[in-house]
Amino acid sequence: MEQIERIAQLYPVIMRVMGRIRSIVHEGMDLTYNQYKMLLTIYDKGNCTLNVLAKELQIAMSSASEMVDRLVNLGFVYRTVDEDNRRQVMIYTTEKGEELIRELRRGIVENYRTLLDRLPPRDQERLVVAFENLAEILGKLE
Amino acid sequence: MEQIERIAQLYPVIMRVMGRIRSIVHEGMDLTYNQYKMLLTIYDKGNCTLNVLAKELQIAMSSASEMVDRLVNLGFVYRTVDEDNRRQVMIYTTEKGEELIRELRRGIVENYRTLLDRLPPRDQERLVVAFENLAEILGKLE
DNA sequence: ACTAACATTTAGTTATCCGAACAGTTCGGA
DNA sequence: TCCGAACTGTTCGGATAACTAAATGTTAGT
Repeated sequence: MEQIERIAQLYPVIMRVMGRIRSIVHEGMDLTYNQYKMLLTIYDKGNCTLNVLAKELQIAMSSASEMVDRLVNLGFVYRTVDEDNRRQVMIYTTEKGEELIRELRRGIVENYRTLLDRLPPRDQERLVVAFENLAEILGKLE
Repeated sequence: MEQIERIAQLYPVIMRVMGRIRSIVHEGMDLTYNQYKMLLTIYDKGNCTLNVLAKELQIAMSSASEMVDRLVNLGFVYRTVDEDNRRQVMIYTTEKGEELIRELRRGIVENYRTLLDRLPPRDQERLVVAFENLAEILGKLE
């Protein structure tokens, strides 16, 4: 069978299960998934402008601005005007935001543990390897 | 490193890229992702009650009912009362709904092709294999 | 001064969610 | 046989996140 068809056949399965994983892993998190993604993006980039954020998350700048508002109100990020280019606004995570990320990551790890525990040991290792391969290959697409 | 930590490290990468894939693959689709998921679920199950649908999609029954309304209005599914248990409503895809699914699948395959084309040939095969492994293992979690 | 870039705000729309109240159906037991 | 409890689904009220488009303000570069 052609590669494409093989993937296309798997697509519904993977999407369904990834969704399931996402909901298990994010259980008990009080940020929406999008908010979490945005917070993580800001954290990973160290600092970023609204423009970069909007492009990265593939949303309109006005939407990004709104979402940042929400995170600011929650106290997880803050804005400052970039003094080098005063049109730009730099967005950073606050200490509280970084603490949240660490906390959520601990929770995610816990949830992964319950997920992994439901698999026979052989498959546990296979799953990790499959994830590693996937992450490596998909990383090339970015 | 412990397995869990290896996965947790990969998690943001995979989530980011899966999101990217999802947006590429679903490009030009006029159903929302949730609507597509619901339509696909109805199609895959052949027939299903609202209750089953709500559990499958992990949403409240009232939400599911609303979403079904939308799909009904679009002409992609229809309801009938189950004569064996008149409390239940059975939901089916219409011919139009199935045609849409086939059409979307063709589009998805096309989009996958453009995605795959961006990888060197060696990685193309690796990606498919990784997906196949993932689908098999994750299938056991359902 | 003009234009482009960056961000914000506003207004209006849509999808989605939930809980609670309601209505019809089924089924077991008095 | 009839009643009440449990089940299934719908509807309503209310909330939120997210989107676009358009208008506005501010800054930078030429």
